Amino acid sequence: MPQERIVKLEDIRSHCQKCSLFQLCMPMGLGDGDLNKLDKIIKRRRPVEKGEYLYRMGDPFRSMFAVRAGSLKTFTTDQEGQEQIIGFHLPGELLGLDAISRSVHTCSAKALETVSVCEIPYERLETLSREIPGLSHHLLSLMSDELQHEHCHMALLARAPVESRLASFLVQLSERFKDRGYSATEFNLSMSRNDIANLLGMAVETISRLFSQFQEQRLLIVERKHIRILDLAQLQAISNRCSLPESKDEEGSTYSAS
Amino acid sequence: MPQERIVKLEDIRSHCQKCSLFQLCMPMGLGDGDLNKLDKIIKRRRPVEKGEYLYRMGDPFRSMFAVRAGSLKTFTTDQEGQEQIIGFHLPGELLGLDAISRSVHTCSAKALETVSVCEIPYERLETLSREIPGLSHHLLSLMSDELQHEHCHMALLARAPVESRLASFLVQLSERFKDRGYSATEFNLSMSRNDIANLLGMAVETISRLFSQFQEQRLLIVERKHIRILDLAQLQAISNRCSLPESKDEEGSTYSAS
DNA sequence: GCTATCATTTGATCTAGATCAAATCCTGAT
DNA sequence: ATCAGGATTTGATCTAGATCAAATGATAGC
Repeated sequence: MPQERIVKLEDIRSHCQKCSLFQLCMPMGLGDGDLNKLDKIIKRRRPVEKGEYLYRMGDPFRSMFAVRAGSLKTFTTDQEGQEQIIGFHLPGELLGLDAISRSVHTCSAKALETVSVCEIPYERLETLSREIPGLSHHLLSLMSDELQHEHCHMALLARAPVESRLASFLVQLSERFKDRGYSATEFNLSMSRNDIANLLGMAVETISRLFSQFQEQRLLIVERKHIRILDLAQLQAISNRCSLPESKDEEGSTYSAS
Repeated sequence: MPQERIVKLEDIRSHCQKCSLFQLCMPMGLGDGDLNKLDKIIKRRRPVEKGEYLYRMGDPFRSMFAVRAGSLKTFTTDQEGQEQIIGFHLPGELLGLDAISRSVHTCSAKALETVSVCEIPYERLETLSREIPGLSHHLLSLMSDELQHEHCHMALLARAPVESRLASFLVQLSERFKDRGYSATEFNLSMSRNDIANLLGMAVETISRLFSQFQEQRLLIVERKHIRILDLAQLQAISNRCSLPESKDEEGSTYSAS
């Protein structure tokens, strides 16, 4: 949708304009003026080191963040201190939107490796969205994507056998890397086996056994954190993850106009 | 937050203004003028009968819906036709927001009993949100709540033993009924045991056994669809569901300003 | 470079909860 | 009211995946 936009080198170009991730975090048809406005409210910060928190559950919500490089995990912590991982976040992804309604972060975000982020003060983003039509639709759209993704994840946790869960996880990662211009078949896992197990609701030992099993089946080659996928199609078949519609008629009438 | 608003009976009052659920679906500080604008875009429709679909996965997304009476379930269907229930929806709740990003519904909504809904055409809502400041924040806030709720549900599916899952489900229902002005301790389940089992990722038989068990433990009395909770506190203790923070410091430094 | 510590793997066992089976109970349609 | 088909319950069994245990491999701090 972003129509062609030719800008001379001499022009003062905003960081956002030059950012290769821009298509991922703000893929709207923004004019240069709008881009500059957006750029102006964004704060750049020193990198977050591995193991540091970007924010913690309970912190007041002031900003959203866009990942520029590196990766993070978000997770909640229950009263016993048990972690539940919500997701991993790669470059080009936004995080923090779940905190809007309570103006308090409801999960923590911790760097899995050194991470560089853009901070976007939410209040200013809201103000800006009055000037830039489409911005608030875009935010809604992002959240809607997140909801959809979580619906899939819920289905996975509720029904899928362990092989499907891990396969699904790998296929999704592969797709995300591909979207970001990296290899879809060869990448490094920045998270521990423990984190993967936690996300997928299973034991670490099971993750380990599955990696071995997949390797024996020649679906992939795994060496420590490094993954090389040999048979993506087969992994997809195993993952059998919740797919989008193919409107079929069965029992049950659909409601029609009043 | 809604400041006192005195309106003479003679005034032409919009449906929304008279709606007892208004505080639930649009709890913003709207003036009468705004309320009327909102009311004007809302379509009222004939009730959706039990078993009918309000919309199906794959249908084009045009509207959101607010439940006025009755209840629905939303669910996805995978390639094998397996249902995964996403949630149940009670009066005062909005549904359909997850479809924004793809402009296609990604789950189906089916009436569990005769349901009355308000239809809110999304396009007009977007237009309206340019006139009513706070409206789009409100939408974001609703979605953010939904995300939070799903995070809890994910934690439940990934880690909690079956008793906690059912207890948590009942406690949540109880709270929702209470919020709507119904009894928190006595209500009817509009969904089947099968649906509950599906939502909680377990077998119907297990649900049935747990209801019996809870009854033996004098936590509740169950008779068919009718539930009377005797010991809500104990159920809460069992559910041990994901709670909000109580910012404690442990290992791991928090990122601070750049 | 050398440990202590943590992450990962592999093997053996155990169990929560699924599945299978069957009786009973409801509901809605005739 | 009657009956068929579904929903719910209860009991018996089975199993996927957890848990326990122990070896091995990687890493960070000194």
